[in-house]
Amino acid sequence: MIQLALNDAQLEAVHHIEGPMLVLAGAGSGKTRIVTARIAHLIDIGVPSSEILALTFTNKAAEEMKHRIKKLCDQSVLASTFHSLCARILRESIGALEYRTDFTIYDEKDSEHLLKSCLEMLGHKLEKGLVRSIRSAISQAKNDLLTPSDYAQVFNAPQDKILVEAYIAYQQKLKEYNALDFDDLLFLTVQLFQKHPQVLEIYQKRWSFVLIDEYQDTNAAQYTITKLLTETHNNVCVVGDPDQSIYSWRGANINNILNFETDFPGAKIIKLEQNYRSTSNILNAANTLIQNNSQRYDKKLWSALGEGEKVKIYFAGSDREEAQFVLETINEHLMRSNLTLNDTVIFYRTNAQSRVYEDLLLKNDVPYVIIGGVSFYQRREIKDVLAILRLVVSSSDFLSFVRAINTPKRGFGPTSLAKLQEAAEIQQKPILMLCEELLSTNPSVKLSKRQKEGLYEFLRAIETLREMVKGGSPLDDILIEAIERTRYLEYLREDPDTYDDRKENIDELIAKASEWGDDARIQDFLEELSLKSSADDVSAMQQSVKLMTLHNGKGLEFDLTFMVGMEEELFPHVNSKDSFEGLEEERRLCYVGMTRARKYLYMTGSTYRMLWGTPKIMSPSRFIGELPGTYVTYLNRETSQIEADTEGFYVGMTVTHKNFGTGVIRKAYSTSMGPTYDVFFHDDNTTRSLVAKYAKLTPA
DNA sequence: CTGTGATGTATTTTT
DNA sequence: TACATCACAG
Repeated sequence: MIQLALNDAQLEAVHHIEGPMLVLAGAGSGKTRIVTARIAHLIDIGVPSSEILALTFTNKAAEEMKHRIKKLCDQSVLASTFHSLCARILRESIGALEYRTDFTIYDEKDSEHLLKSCLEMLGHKLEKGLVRSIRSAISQAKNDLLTPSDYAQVFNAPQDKILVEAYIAYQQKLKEYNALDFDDLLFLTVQLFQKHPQVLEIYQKRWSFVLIDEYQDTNAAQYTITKLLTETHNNVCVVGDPDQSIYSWRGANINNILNFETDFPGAKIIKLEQNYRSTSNILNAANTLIQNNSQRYDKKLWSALGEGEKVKIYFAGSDREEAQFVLETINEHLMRSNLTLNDTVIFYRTNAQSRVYEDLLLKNDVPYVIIGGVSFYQRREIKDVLAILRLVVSSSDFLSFVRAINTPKRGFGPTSLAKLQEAAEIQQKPILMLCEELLSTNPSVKLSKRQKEGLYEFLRAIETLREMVKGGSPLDDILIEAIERTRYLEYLREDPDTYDDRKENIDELIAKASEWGDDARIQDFLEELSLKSSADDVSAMQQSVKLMTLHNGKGLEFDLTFMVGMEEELFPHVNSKDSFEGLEEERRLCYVGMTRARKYLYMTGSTYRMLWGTPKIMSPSRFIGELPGTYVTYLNRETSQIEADTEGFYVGMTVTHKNFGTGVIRKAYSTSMGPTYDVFFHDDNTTRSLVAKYAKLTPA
């Protein structure tokens, strides 16, 4: 029997075995513990571990769960995201839907490119945000399980015509290219299950206990998969917290969790309200905030960890100064409290905000790791190389063809490519087969000498790679061959500024490939890479501050937590603050951030910030105003004035200015224009604020 | 028709 | 800042 210290509610959840169960797990209520303990308990009473399926929202969470269960009872269970589970199922069974099992998976960028070309083909003018808005409409449709024809029925106004047309064309192209986008993974799985009950049955039998984490973030497609997978045995346990629902923009439907009781009759409901993470000043502040939301399930989290410190609020004059404050505060804590860099996190609303912190931490030799952000796998050089591999696997993938054929340039511009695409479409041939024929028997598209030569060399490279795959060569060898034969490094060398970085990334990719061992399948490698974000990288565990968006913070906890950029327009974000639902979701996001903190929570902002290249005056986030004085302290700007990077200048120093004469530095600080000094000049007894890089002060 | 360089413009959150 | 689009030269 598993021995763990659990409270009554937790024990009840752990010991529940058959039938549906909903665990409403407030932030920090020991959710992960009970989830893993329950699985361990199931195994303990004799459920074969292979019959247990745990679904999570991120790869990281899945890894974590697997790891914990392994540690707890030395057994492996299938823990995966919905998307990778579906990819797995489809690789086995998509044949029933008349798709091929060697499909490639398109990420968001890929699908945007594809959609763009569809719209061009349809003869639409591409206004600024059009492609993106249509893409998100299509994504929404798929998440809501609407096929193009369903969609046409729901949206039949004249202005929706373009959406329907685009959706149809887009799906057609995906199929032609033998590719699925992220949403297809879910949607096609639903279609597969609904159209082929005998296939569904296989999976219903395979997993007799299903557990879903972060249930508040599931969308209609995920809900349907859950329902279908479990309808025979009804052994479904979902865990979540409506207050932490932060993905509605991606189709998540909070009603899935709110309606669980009616959707799964006889469900057992358990509420976990004791928080084991945060001290009560922090927790109460967060509770007060979230109570301003009208659409919620009331619950009251409490903590037995004592009052602790109040939430600290600080507003700086500029974004750099704000970052300086954060840095100083971190240093202070490292010295004063018994904390390490690993206990420290900096949360921001948008990825773009990370830059200031990167610069500053780098300059001060503070190790940091950015979680999320521009994914390693989305880097251009990585996608370029992977495009070659994709082509090796799937010869219809035109999108990858376009990418690969021009790195390095082989003389195929937009017009030539359009011709190729058209020919492939008319002749119903995979693009690579068409190209092969163009060079021999069937020159249906005219090519220049340069194009012919380039194409020939390219096709031979692909051929060699195919042979290697067939012959069972190790992944890294294939990768290296791909890079050499396409002369990719020479192409990279054309831009010497970025060469070193990119080369390094390529090497890292090769290293990853070699980790996969000798009998790894290239498809599995590609699949894992497309479904992985950089947030999943469990990077070198040296001591480091973590930097991430608030969305990436879900499920984590840190002793020392900073939420930066607490300003209107930034957080709540401009695009959300004008809609009621949008604003409530922003507030939930703020709640998620605050409840990550164990002991120290700092919420900071700046009154002045460079935004999109131009300076902007900011005002404090309304969320700050919603926190009652009992739980927060405002830090005075004067008392925590941070010295700017003075490059040899310091307060009290006598300096000379060529127009104003000599003076004394009264204050040194940083603005968006760089180091700035307030200098008191003796000549006219006047204090002036001077920006270092313009004023050209010299030591007197 | 391609490739390059410049100019302008749009930036939420992620599987 | 980064990216896409555009204009122009080869």
